Amino acid sequence: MEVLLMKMPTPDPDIAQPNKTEVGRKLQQNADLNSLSPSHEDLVDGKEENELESAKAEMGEVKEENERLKKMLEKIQENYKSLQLSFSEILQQGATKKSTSSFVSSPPVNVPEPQLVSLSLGRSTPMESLKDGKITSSIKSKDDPEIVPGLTLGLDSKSQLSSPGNSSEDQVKEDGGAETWPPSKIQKTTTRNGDEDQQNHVKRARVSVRARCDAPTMNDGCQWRKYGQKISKGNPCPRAYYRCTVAPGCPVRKQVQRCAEDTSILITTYEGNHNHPLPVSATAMASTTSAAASMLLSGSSSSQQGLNSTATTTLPPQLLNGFNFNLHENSTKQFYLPNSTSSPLFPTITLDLTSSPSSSSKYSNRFSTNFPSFPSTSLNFSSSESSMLPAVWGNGYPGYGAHVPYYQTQTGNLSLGKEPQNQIYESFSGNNLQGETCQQSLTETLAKAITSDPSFRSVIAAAISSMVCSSADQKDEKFGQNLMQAIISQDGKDQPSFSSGYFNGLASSTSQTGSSVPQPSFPFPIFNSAFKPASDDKEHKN
DNA sequence: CGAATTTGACCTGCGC
DNA sequence: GCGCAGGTCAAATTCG
Repeated sequence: MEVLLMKMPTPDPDIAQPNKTEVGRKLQQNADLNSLSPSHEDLVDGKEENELESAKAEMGEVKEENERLKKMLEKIQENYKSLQLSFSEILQQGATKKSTSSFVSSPPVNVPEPQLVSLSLGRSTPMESLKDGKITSSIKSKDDPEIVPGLTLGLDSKSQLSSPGNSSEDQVKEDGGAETWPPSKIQKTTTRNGDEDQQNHVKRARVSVRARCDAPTMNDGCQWRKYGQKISKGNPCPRAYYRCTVAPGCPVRKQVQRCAEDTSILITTYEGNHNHPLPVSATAMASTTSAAASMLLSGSSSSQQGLNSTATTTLPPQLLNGFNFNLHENSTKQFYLPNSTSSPLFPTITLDLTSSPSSSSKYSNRFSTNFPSFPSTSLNFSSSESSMLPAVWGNGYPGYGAHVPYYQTQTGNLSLGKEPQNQIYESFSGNNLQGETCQQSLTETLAKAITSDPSFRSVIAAAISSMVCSSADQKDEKFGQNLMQAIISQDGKDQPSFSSGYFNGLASSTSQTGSSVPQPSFPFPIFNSAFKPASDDKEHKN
């Protein structure tokens, strides 16, 4: 996303013809061929004709490609223009709002260039940009999400209740990869101002993975050390706390708890991002959670109007292509979910990999009924019917793509239907009960649905790669490859973007089991830094 | 014997 | 201010 956005602000006429140089070069080659040909006329007449024809064909292809790129660039330029327009509008509205609002926390707005705003997504975002994005986009995105694609920045939380202020020290301390730990210490040193609260929330976005697992913990390839265990209220099953021990000082932690209703379901909640190279076996899950968290973070916006209640996050239409995801945050206990390992205080995205319709659908339903403001975005890989895909992806509301009012949508359910979910679960559990026919149709269905958005594709691909890598089963692998191939091909057809390389990387990595493979380059800025190929010689106990 | 796990104590935030 | 709950620490214990 960032890559794409980075390119947007510079609608250079030269860039508008990215392939011109290549076309020119090929034309020149053809010209060279023509100029050379007379001297060899007698000898290579037939050969020359063949070459000419092939060159013409090649030129035709290049022209087509160029046309395609032109169209794409036009789209981008249009988006950029609308972004610029809406951003200026947002700035105006934000300024108005700020002057009238009594509780909105915002330091003097350092109005960034539009380009900077476009880049200010995700955790690596400079705080100033985050602040601006948070304040302005939320206001606008609710009114007219169509006009603000890609401008939904930052995470909302209690910041709306806090007082203005800034702490450059903490900013410095918490900026970048130098994450301090433990969070409690951070909390100790930080004051209750909006920036820090927001920063903490941004940093502490969580990814919760629900999966069926008999083992005490899910094997995600990483090395964990248990440092605590608690019985949480409402769930007889103890919650275990783990920290990553791959590298000393790694801030990543995870909580593991069994679902009270279905103890075969293991809820693993990840928090933080690794500050070290990961073992190959760990990158799958890391990329999954990273992608999900990044999606959550980069796509979040805030509701300034909500009074100590929920903040609605709707990913920009550009990002989700009409799929509405709602991230709910709150600061009160009223949204406490007994069975969830996620804290109501922090934005949580849930990857539901469970297969039991009884448990997962019930779970989802509960989100929307008993817990109308549960602070969660749920990627539900579970029991919905495949045919329902579009509807479910649109938060279960018919006519996906329409902007669903925030008060109606409680949970962003991203359902891959029962079949994929089963497949996914089988991958985790090491069983495979699904036939290849099923996989094939699944592949097609998924590919169709996924093509619509690059970021979304990334999340799905990461999840899939996780499943594939987690499994030693060949069928799973084949399934994953099929699926990703479908994605890749669609991707290339529609809009060449960063995800092509990403998926290719994934596809190649999944095709070679056990060997050291190229690490996927994550399309999310916040997770790129530390993810480099690492030796997998440290295998783990989990 | 070193590393990992267990478990009770402690800290912090929040609601009343 | 008090109590509750989530989260973390660190000494004690267990394990390989």
